[in-house]
Amino acid sequence: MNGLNQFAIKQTGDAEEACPDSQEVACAQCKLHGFLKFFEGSDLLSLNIFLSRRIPVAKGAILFDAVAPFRGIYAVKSGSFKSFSHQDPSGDQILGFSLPGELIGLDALHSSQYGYSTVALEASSVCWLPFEHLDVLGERMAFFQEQVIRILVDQVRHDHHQTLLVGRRTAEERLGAFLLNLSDRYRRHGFEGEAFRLPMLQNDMANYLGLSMETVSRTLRGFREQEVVSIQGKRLRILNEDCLRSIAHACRGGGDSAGPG
Amino acid sequence: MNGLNQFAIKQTGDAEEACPDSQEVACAQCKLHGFLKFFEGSDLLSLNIFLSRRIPVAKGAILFDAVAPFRGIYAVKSGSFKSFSHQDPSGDQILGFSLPGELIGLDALHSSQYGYSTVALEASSVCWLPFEHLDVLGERMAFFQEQVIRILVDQVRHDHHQTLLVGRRTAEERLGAFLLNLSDRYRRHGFEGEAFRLPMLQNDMANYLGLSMETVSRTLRGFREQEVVSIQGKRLRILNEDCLRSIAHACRGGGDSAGPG
DNA sequence: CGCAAATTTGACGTTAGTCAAGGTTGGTGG
DNA sequence: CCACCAACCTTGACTAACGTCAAATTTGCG
Repeated sequence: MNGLNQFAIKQTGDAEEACPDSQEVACAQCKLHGFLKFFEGSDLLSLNIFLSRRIPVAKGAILFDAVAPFRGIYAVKSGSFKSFSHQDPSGDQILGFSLPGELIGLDALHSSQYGYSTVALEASSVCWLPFEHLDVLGERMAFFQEQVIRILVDQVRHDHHQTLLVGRRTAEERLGAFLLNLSDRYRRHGFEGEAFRLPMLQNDMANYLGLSMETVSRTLRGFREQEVVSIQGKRLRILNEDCLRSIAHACRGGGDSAGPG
Repeated sequence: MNGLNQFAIKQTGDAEEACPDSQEVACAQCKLHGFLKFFEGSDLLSLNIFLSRRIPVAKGAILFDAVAPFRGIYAVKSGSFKSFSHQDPSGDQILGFSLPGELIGLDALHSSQYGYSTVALEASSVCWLPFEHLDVLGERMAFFQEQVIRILVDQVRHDHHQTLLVGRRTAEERLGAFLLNLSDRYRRHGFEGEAFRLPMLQNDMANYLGLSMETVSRTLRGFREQEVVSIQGKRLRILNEDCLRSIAHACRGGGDSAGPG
């Protein structure tokens, strides 16, 4: 899986790519970046044809629903999203949250439909890479696929972590690991890891972690009382990361990436 | 060398009769098959060079451990395996079980090490596709990668189900879904779905499902008393699939997952 | 400022984990 | 073929964790 020739990576200080708004992820920090470099260097035109940049999505708006035909993948530019399946008579099940710099929809590849729905948790924006155009890329397909594989492998590993996380752990461990996971993901995409927004409802966290809303509330209170974190509205600050880490797992390495895709 | 019914214990039938002990999967039913067809037609020699067929693995033998360098993927030909990570101070965590026809190690692609260990649950055999040879395949790479992607996407979807399965469900739901999942997987690879072996220990099931061993035991007893299944030794027969299905998805659709890879 | 949504808090019940002991099974060697 | 032993599984009693229900309080948006 190597020895494939590299296209020149254009390192620009494009105004477009700079981050005027600190809530946006820089293009260079986005997971989509790995895909884009294959467009650059030889045919910039195709990049602009294929990639739609910075599409606004209003809070509560549906990016796609479960039965929408697969139209390609999205990268979160700013804001955040939750993805959920609603095949459940007793209510929706949240599959994951997507933060700036992360991809949505990759796991619907080769499917006719996404299979889950994705909604903006706040005013957000995305970049869109429509896949039906990609087969015209011919020779670059292999490079492209290598990227896809790399990210899917990441995803599988993350999901294993998630499975470990949700199975048989106490509320404190789940929530602690969840907060550390968010912290890592923000940091990885160029944001501050110690202080960040919790864009989702406690209800959503509860759903995602397999807990009740009340338990989430009580557990967060516990964290506050132990002065492990401080919370003001939707803003969270990690005051004692070591402690949080030891609560989260008697010792496991921080979780990896994202929601679906 | 297969299916010798060495356990020809002729009891009052039930779970034993239609459930031969250890069978090989037919090549055409194996997930590796999709990969292999790209070798065919032009150069059958390379197939034999690259693919090692039917390597025996003794019960309890380690197929690879977590820090072994990535050497390619395996397909279970006969028998079964469990994969587990042991980064957890509180003990190993089982990531999944692999049945005949399923792949192991695919999610270590592009990694230097497997990252988890895999052990044979019984006398088994595998086919081995060493990946370091694959980059000589040139043009076929794209097709190959497409297969990889297809399976990884599958995997991600299953893992989502698994996460849903383990989070916030009762012991009955988890175990019911687990049994149905095994049934589906056996059936998919050409075996009988109503009667099959449970190759793993109850302890392993418990670990995998995030339950205690005692709860698994009690829950299985419940299933037996409700005449939903019959169990004799390691053989299981589903007596009332509808009932099992309604136990399993007390609220949700969907089964659960395949093993890693 | 007001209302609806979100969160917090308390009381109580249920599920499944833990501890401990007893029973079964299957593999091995005599 | 049988006896034995070490895993493995089963069962019971007890308990901690967490879900549920209900009501009070806070938040935040228009």
